[in-house]
Amino acid sequence: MTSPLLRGLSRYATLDGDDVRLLEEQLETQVRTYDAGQDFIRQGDRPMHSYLILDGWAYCYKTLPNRRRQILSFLLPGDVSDPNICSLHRMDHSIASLTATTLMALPQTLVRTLMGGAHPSIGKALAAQTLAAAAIQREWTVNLGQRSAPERIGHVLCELFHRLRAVGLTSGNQCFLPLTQTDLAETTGLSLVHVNKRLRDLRSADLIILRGKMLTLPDLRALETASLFTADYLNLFDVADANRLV
Amino acid sequence: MTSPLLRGLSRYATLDGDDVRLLEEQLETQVRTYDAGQDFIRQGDRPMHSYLILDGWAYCYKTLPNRRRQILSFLLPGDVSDPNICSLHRMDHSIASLTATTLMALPQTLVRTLMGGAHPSIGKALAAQTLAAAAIQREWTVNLGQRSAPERIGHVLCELFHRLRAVGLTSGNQCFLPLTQTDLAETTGLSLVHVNKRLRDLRSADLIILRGKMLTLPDLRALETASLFTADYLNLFDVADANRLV
DNA sequence: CGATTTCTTGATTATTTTCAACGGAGGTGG
DNA sequence: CCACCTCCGTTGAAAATAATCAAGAAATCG
Repeated sequence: MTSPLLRGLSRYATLDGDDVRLLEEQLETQVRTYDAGQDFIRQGDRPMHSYLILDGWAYCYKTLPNRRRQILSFLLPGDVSDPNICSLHRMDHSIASLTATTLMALPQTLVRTLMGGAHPSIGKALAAQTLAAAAIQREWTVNLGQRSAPERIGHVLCELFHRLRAVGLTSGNQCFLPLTQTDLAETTGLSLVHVNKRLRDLRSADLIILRGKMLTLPDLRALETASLFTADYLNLFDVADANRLV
Repeated sequence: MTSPLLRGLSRYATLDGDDVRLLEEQLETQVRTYDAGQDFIRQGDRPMHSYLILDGWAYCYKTLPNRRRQILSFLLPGDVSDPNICSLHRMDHSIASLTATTLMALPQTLVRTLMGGAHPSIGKALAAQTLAAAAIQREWTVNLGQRSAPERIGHVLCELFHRLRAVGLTSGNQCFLPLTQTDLAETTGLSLVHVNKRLRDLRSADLIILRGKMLTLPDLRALETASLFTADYLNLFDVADANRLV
């Protein structure tokens, strides 16, 4: 059974019956749904929950005094926002839904219990996700610092495709991509207009097909090469492995 | 007593006699010294230790296939490299000394013990540092994505000054800054030449004085404003607070 | 269908990189 | 002690890249 609930956590550790029962209990009281474009929590707020995304896309972002925004990371189905963040007094960033989203809120106390040793498998899964998120954040630093505009854009698309595939949300060489070009601009640190023009280049080089909200990568390898992308930092199992674990 | 050993960890949790004893025991066998410019561990290696910097500056970096480099973070005296990283099979980045460095290596097994609940204070301190490092990494993402060249450079300088002050390594408005302009370029994602010219601007605006390896900030507030810097993401106590804890 | 958001394009301006060259500081060996 | 070398900082000029401005087309949503 690959329920959306287990998809994320069972990737990184094998959950037993007890673990699953605990999570399903939480499910009853802590499930929330959001429309697209709503903040779960804002920069400056006191964090009380961590969020396990069950369905939909979310993202973390930071706003500067000059009103510019930087998207810091994407949370895909199965991803958890940093569980340790509850130790901070105030959020240094905001978390919001990109599409309509269903999530499970993990109260601070529960997270502490889980990380503290009750249900070690869940704790292990949370720690592993935190580690993976840190590696991604490092790669984004490299992306913004060292890659050219087309490389940056391609890199983001490659990463998202790999991550989506790891949770079974691709079909063949295509996937759903709910990002607007403005979102892509705020992800890559480029202007909207520039993103548009480099996307056009990627299209005419037959590296991507992007129509509506559907992304097709006719030649993933080629896009990876063009974007200086290597998947190793993601620490992902591929689909086959993931299925084996369930 | 503010020994270099305790400086880093006692910032985030109160250590008792037992804790200190454990660390001093480690000290005997696990202290290492490096000349400037040596790798502690390289991208691709299997991580076996976490590193607590006792003296000197270190940094994390990533190298791209095209030989470009991005500096990901600085490790100042008292800082610990990510303790959880030992759970990964391979390093996704390298860690190296920027100056001559003394550090204490924390073996994987010890880290696991500490994070597992023996010596909860040390565990708490390690977790807090990890959290702080993650917040810094996020801010660097913003820095590279959204700030102009002079803002980026100024922001890095402000951050380093604040962090150095928090561990007592500033005197008045000045501090030691062992970075070459090439290092700054690899930190900010700018070309060496451009860094040089924007530094010149910052100098002639009287925002920085940089001679030899000595940095003076005649008006920290002004530099912060010019660089869109706010210290909140650092989650630092200031000097007074830090002393209160010792 | 009307309103709004998103995408697209061209033209202009600004920023940043690259190329090339030179000076000084510090270290090494003859 | 001096010659030489390497690393680091500095500068100017040209080329490339990206941002901004402005406007219109296409898609989406109630």
